[in-house]
Amino acid sequence: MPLELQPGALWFREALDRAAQAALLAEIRAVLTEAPLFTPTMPRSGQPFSVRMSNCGPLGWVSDVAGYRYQSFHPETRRPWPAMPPRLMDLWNRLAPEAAPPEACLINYYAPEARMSLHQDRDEADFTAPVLSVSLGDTAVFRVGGETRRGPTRSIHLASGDVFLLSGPSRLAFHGIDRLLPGTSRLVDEGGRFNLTLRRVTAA
DNA sequence: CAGTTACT
DNA sequence: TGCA
Repeated sequence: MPLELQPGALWFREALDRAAQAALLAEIRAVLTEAPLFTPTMPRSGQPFSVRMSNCGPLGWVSDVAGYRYQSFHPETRRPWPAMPPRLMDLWNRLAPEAAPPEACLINYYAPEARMSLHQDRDEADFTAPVLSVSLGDTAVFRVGGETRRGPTRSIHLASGDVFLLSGPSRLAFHGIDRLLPGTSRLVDEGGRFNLTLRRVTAA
């Protein structure tokens, strides 16, 4: 049973047990050998993000001086993104049974000092499907608010194995990661946190 | 345009 | 927490 922080913002604590987390992380490691983490940059300014990224699935989210977009290939290797692990498709089918299949899984790696400022996920053509995110590794201080940048926000601690869904009236909610709590998980050998974000990109 | 950072 |  999820905790509904606000309409459409669903927190599934410990949705994945330790064994499932380890199995999923191994699959993500395999993806990263084919599609290595890269450092995205901000449009126009070229400022690097503190998180590093990769993707799996037919489409991947990238950001560079030209802007934000989804594309079918890795920006450095120019090769297609690896397939999405079936276990992620299964998770989507369980938690978002009404939605069309996910097309993108963005893999964000947070080193201990990495952060993600408050933003919306709005580069998709269809906002009817939810955004599903899986936390692996160190606990993160996650902030979520409403559809405008100003306005009240709440913050919660997302731990390894937690799943968070932004759906319905919260699909365009502003959200971000204030900081990690280093050393809170031993799942990731090198420390830090992997966040997997599943999205439907094109209209169903 | 922006998932940025700095400062209060 | 909110603003530039």
